Amino acid sequence: MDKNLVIPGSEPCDDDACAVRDALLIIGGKWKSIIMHTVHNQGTIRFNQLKKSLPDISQKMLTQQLRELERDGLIKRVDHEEMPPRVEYSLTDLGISAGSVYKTINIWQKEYLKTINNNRKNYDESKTDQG
Amino acid sequence: MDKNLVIPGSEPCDDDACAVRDALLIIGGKWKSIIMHTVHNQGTIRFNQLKKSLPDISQKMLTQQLRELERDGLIKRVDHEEMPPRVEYSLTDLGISAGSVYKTINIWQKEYLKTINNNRKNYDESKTDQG
DNA sequence: GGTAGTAGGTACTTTTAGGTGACTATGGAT
DNA sequence: ATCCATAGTCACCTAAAAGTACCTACTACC
Repeated sequence: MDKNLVIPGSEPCDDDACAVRDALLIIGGKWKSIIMHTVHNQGTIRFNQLKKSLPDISQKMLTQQLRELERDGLIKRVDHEEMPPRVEYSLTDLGISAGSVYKTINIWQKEYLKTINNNRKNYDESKTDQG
Repeated sequence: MDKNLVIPGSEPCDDDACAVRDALLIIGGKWKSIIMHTVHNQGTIRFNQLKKSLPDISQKMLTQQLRELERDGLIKRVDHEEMPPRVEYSLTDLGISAGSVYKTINIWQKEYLKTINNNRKNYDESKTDQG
C-alpha cells in the first residue's frame, strides 16, 4: 500500500480533533454548500432572493447559516441600512477558496455515485440473502 | 466575479439533494475521516487495534461507522472466522479515492484555520462592542 | 387603520447523531 | 467453574441539528 497516495496529515488527530472534522463544521451541514453555491452563482444576492432560490430552507435556518458563514469569513454581509431593508451577500476570498473544496467533493461524488449505489445494493442483498 | 473559479455543477441541486450534501453523508460525520485515516495508515487493521487507536470512540459508534463504510464500499471487511474472532479492515480502491477528498479538505483547513479563527474573533468583538 | 414587503428574531418541537453500559458467543487457559 | 480476549449487539439516554409557527420594526401605499 502506497502511503503517499492518500488522506490528511501525518497524525491521526491534532490534539483531540481532526482537521477534516473541524473543516466540516465550517463548510458542512445540510445547507452551507447550497447557500455558498447560490451566492457564488449570483455574485451578489439579497436575503429574499436567496430564500426564493432555496425553496426548502426555512427562514430561521437561512439566517442561522448565513450568520455562521459570515462569522467564519466565507461570506460578506452588506447592510445598506435603507428602508425598506436591503442586505446583500457575496463570497469573500476565503469563501471562494472553500468553493474549490466543494468542487472536489462534488467531482468525487459524481464520479463514484453509481459505484456507491451498487455497493449498497449488493450489501443489502447479501444481508437479506443470508443475514 | 469569475464564474469559472468555484463550486460544483451548474444547477443548485440535482433533484432535491445536492451532490455535496450526499457526499458528506458518505464521508462526513464525526468519525469517518479519522477511521479512514487510521485504516489507511495501517493498511490492514483489526477491530480492537482500531479501537485502541481511537480512544474516544465508543464501540458502538466504531461498529456502526465501519458498517456504513463497508456498505458504501469504502472499506473492506474480512472475517477470518476463527476463534477468537479475527476481523481485518482495509481500504478499497473507492476508499483510497475518497482519501484524496479528505486530503483536499485537510489542506484547505490547515491553510485557512488562522484566518477563520481571526474572523471569528473579530466577529465576536464587533458583536460585543456594539451589539 | 389595515395590508404588504424587507430582513430578520424567538419559542417550541421534532429528528438525527452520538454516547453509555450491560450483554452475547466462543474457546482456551487457570 | 471462572476469567480472559475478540468482535461485536441491544436498549436506553442525551445533545445537537433542523423544522414550524408566529412575532418584530420600519415604511409606503391605499
